[in-house]
Amino acid sequence: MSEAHTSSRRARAREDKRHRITQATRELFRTQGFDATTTAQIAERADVAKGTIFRYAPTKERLLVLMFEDDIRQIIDETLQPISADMPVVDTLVTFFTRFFHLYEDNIELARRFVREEMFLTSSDNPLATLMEEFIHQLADIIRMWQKAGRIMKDVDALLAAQTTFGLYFVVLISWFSGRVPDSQTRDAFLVDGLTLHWRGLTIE
Amino acid sequence: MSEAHTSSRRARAREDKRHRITQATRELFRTQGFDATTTAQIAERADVAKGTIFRYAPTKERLLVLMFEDDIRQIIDETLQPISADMPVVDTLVTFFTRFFHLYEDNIELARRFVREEMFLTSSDNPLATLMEEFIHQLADIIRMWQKAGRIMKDVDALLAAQTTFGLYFVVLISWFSGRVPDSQTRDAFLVDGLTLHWRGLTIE
DNA sequence: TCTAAAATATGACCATAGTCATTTTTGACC
DNA sequence: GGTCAAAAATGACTATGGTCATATTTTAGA
Repeated sequence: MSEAHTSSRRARAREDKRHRITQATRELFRTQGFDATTTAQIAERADVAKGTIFRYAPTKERLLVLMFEDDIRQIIDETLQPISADMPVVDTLVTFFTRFFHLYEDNIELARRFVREEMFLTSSDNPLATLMEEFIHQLADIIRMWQKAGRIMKDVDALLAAQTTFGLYFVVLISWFSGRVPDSQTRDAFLVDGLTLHWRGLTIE
Repeated sequence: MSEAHTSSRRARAREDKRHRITQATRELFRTQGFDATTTAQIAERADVAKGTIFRYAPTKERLLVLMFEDDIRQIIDETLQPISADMPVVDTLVTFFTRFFHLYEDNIELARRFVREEMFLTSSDNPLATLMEEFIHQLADIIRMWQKAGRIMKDVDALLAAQTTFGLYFVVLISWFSGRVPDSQTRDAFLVDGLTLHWRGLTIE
């Protein structure tokens, strides 16, 4: 019964397995928490052998990256693409970053561990660009657009500004994860104030 | 032979033990690396039982915090205290942060793992202030001093500015640890440029 | 359709981080 | 210097993350 044996059969099988593992990870981490979930449980639920898990994620922590990756990419695409040149700089950045806060709010503990893993990936862990890098480069594109529209001073290095802006977001994120911010209002105000401070010398008018 | 039994005898013994553990940790992590060192080895070298280790650090990673704590405190004291109001803002900040780069340069891999641990400590891990918080508050004091001296605009919230400044430092640190910065010159230039960008709207003249 | 080698999956196995019931040490008080 | 409770230390023990030699599956080519 030889159906079309596309050369991507293996690729599809692999993709399917990755999806099952990601899904099992998500369900178990969400319901039981990271520590209480064993890799053996994940393997069983994904219907693969235990060793197989580690062909898709080199450590248990890296399973968190699999689990969050798609959501992050979606936020970047959905929120960054529709930004237009005539939108106010700081407000727009705040809206963007706040989307991440909402995603993470769903399970702060898992988010904390994911960010910890993701931020400290080395280039040897992940020769391709990390999510963070994509993020920053897309931010730089937006900043260039704003510059063309005359909202941001022309002499500002867009990539540098994207990196520093990310730094501000990150400080807020860490404060939040560490429990040093009492509630989400305070967290958001912190973000607004920080970005306002940073951008007040760089935006026009 | 009853010498003065101060009530701090226990405290001294505890301090001594902590010191031996810290020292053993430092030596073994430095020579063998984090992964290749077992907690049993550390216990043996510190001349305590294995279980004792975990009465001084709840996890192997937290041993890194013990190991770096003193050096960090020393840098904060030595570098922050002598700053005077008439020194240039950005240059002074750069000098300060660069001291940390030098400390971390000694063993980047250990430093990366330490920072990862330290930055994501939650308030339940560590009810007292973390090193990072001390750091930021002291930075805020310096900024207030500069404001009084008329070098920084009066309407800037000093604590906020300290936090955002720390964020910039942190972005550079992460880039460096992740191998996304080719050499220390580039790293330092990144820091200078970032701080210059951030402070250009906030400093006077 | 057969063959071979490359890719992938498997699970028995191991090293060790961290736990905890028990033992030892300490200091306060009489 | 004897008693007691609290604090600290201990190390046998366990759970599990991760490895790796072996087995299975896939694909390409003849």
